[in-house]
Amino acid sequence: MTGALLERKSGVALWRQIADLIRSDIATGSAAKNDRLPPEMELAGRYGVNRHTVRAAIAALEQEGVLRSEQGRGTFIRRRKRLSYPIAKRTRFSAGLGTQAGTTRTRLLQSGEDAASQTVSENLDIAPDTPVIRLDTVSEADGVPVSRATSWFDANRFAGIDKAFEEHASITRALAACGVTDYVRKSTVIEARHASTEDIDLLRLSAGAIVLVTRAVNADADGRPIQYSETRFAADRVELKIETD
Amino acid sequence: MTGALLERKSGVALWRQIADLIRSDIATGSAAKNDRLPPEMELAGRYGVNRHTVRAAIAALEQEGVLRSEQGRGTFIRRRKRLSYPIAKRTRFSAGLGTQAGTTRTRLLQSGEDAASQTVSENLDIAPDTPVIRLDTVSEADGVPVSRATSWFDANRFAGIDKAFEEHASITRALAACGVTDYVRKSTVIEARHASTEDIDLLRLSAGAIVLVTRAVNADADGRPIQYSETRFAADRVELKIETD
DNA sequence: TATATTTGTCTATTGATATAGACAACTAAA
DNA sequence: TTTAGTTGTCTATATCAATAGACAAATATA
Repeated sequence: MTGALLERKSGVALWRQIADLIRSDIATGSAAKNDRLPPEMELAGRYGVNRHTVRAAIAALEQEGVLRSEQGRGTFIRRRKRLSYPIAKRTRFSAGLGTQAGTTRTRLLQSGEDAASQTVSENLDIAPDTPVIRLDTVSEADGVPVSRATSWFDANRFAGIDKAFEEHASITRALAACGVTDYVRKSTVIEARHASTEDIDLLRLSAGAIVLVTRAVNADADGRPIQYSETRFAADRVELKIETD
Repeated sequence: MTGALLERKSGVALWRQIADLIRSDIATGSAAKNDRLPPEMELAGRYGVNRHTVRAAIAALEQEGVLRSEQGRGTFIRRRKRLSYPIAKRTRFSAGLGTQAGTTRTRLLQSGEDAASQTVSENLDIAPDTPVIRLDTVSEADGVPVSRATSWFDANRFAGIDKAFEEHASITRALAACGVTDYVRKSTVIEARHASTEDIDLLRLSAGAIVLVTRAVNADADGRPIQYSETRFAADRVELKIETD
């Protein structure tokens, strides 16, 4: 550990900075050998703040479900490591997480038909304002939301993919039902942002949390774009692993 | 725009949330058609806060060099769009940014010899505690810091690469001087975090800023790992573009 | 059963954050 | 020159954030 001190009057409360540090330490596994957090007094000393400030941080993480305090015993860790989400030629949600999670699920929030925006039409290589089908989904691993995505498909080519998704609860299988037996990741752009209120709601995050945003194009065997999607990952629950071959 | 409202008593001051929103709007280009920000009263209405709160946000961004206020005239944007940093089989800093920046530079902060940690030895595929050379660098585009990296090399195979870097000011050329004429990106893991105080200092960020962290392995023509590096990008200045073929 | 350790609760005080209103200073346009 | 629109500065008040100290309540252990 280096001297990762806190910043005062930065517009971010000390208790939130401490909460973020502890959460991140837990995610990377560098928090504690056992499942127990050091006593409040020791943490207060380590961060150079009052015990009550540490308590505010712990209370926030307790609210999030990351910690659990027991009077007289100590404060204990509930969650553990980040999931590693692979991005490669063949990127699929459930298969990608492999053995890291017991159960994975992608559920549909909403679907609809839009006219393709500038961005969507460019990425799908179709004319602007062409009708496209939009799917808003949330993916969970072991019941914890991991990512939310909006995907667009050419409505001419993939009519009924929304119905297919409702039936199969999987993009891969919905595409298969539309005759696309294989597809590959063509491009992925990644950025990071503070979570929006919608992210916080849907991914069950806390205020000030971070999301990793990917904008990706999948193409069929002929190299034609079939899907453009924008996905927001909870950055404290996943890391993205790029496979470059 | 959806209802991206603010959160009260979240531990993040309203003025900072507003500053982050404005900064991000500027980065994505969705801030204003011209270079002028709406009047303070209008922004206050839009965010549902007092004018003084908006002023605090503007003052912070002025301090950062993102905005410039002129009494009687208005508040103006000193625009800077996000750079798109490509990650592919052949990933090199200067070449990657291409025409997006006028000048690029990577300078050495520090170098030294360590015993390989668990992580480093695993990624370089060498025995733990083998001596490794570490290079701490900061990369700039047009004089603005974009990323900072720590790279490790097997000290047996790459003796003197620290000297070579000092001479050539480029990892690619320093490797060439050590007999590696070509190398490819083997794996890249990406996550996002709040900037540490060291990040804030070296990348000239503001409190609460986000960094994209990549952990990457480069390998030579025979597929042997030659370099492991951890890089921290200023998330408000760059996006990472993954090329999957 | 004592005793030390640890979390929980209370009171009090100070500084940072946010709201409210008024008016000065400056700019651009009528 | 006048006016409307905009940023800059000031005072005042209420709430949140952080510090400080004291003691209660629960747990583990000597």
